[in-house]
Amino acid sequence: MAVERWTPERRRQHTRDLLLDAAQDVFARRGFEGASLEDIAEVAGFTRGAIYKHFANKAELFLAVNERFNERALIAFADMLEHDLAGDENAALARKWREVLAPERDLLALGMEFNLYVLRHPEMRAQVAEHRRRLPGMIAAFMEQRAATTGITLRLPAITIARVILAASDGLAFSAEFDDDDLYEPFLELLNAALPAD
Amino acid sequence: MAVERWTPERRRQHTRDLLLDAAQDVFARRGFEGASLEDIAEVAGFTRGAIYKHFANKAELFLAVNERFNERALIAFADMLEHDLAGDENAALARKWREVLAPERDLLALGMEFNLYVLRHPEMRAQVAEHRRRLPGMIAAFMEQRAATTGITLRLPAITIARVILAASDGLAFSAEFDDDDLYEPFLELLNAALPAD
DNA sequence: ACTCTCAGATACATGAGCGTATCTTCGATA
DNA sequence: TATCGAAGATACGCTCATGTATCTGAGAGT
Repeated sequence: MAVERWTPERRRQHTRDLLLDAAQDVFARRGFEGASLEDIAEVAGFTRGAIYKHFANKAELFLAVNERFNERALIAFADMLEHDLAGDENAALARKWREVLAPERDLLALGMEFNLYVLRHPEMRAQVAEHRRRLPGMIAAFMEQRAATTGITLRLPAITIARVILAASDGLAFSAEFDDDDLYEPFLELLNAALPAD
Repeated sequence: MAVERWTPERRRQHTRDLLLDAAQDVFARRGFEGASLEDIAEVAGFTRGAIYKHFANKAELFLAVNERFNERALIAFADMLEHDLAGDENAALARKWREVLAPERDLLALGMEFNLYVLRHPEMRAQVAEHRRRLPGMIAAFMEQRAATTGITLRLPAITIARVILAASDGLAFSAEFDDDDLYEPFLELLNAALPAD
């Protein structure tokens, strides 16, 4: 198909995206307080003026980065659940999981930074709650369908298990980066053993 | 026994402790970059001058806080493992675990902040590595002994399971604070089901 | 071709925080 | 009682970052 016309709105969106890219990069490396708008603008190839045309202040920029980040993670995860892991074994599954949820150290740091931010800013809980609801829902649906085709009964409600998996996920990712010690696979092995009710 | 004499060294240690208390408080609430030495000193009832008599700079203060914090957590955890949970059921165990490892929101935030810090400062990995080795070791020993008395064989090496548990722990704590959703208990239930080899 | 709007750059005011250098005061020792 | 040392307070310099206010230039519409 033909590429989008280069209209002014499109141009604006484009620089906005560039700014978000740069912001994601710098926030990930330096953290929210540690990152300076000056740095971000420079990485994007603009000046601070550009940032303030697009975002009210530093916090809004940070929020926007994370909104996009979460949205993308959600899509990637859904994609993985649908296509990739038809009949995979633990090892392959672990690898894919890791790739999707914690692709690299900087992104992991960004996620942790964001978690900290919302922990310290309870007024944003509502905004984040939706994302935190959708992800376990997807996993639960996937597990239920799996359980049905393989004919097992789950020991606990799928949604509960999904929440546990997601909660554990961050810690596993951190451990992988820090101790470089792959705990995804043992975790999945334990999980597999634990799921079927007696 | 008689209380310690009020010698100069003791006095110095005392204010050092007060400074660490205040620093822990402020770092937990504002984060490393967000906290100001001015605030910390004021909370402790001193001025910045006192801080610089005891610590070289902000980073060293932060490190000292976390050293003490980790040390205490280790002791509390060891204590719990030895005494409290002789024959407890999941519910009680979950509660105690939670109390020890994530007693309140601010402390959780502090731990996350520290994790982020070391993630971004690889040169400190050596310092932290020791703490990250001792904790799983303790848990592994506990589990092996448990397994022996109850006569089950573990599905995976105890140390691996211990690492998984600890990795998961942070995420569970966060979920508890944020979603206020207690996942410790379901996690333990799954774990119990998963541990015995077939 | 002309103007007008708006994206982005430049300039500015302000403040906060770190680290250092210099006091001051209080208790220990002689 | 006089001196000395060190804990902690005060004072200073300096950098850096945020937010706002103003300027400039390019492209869209007439």
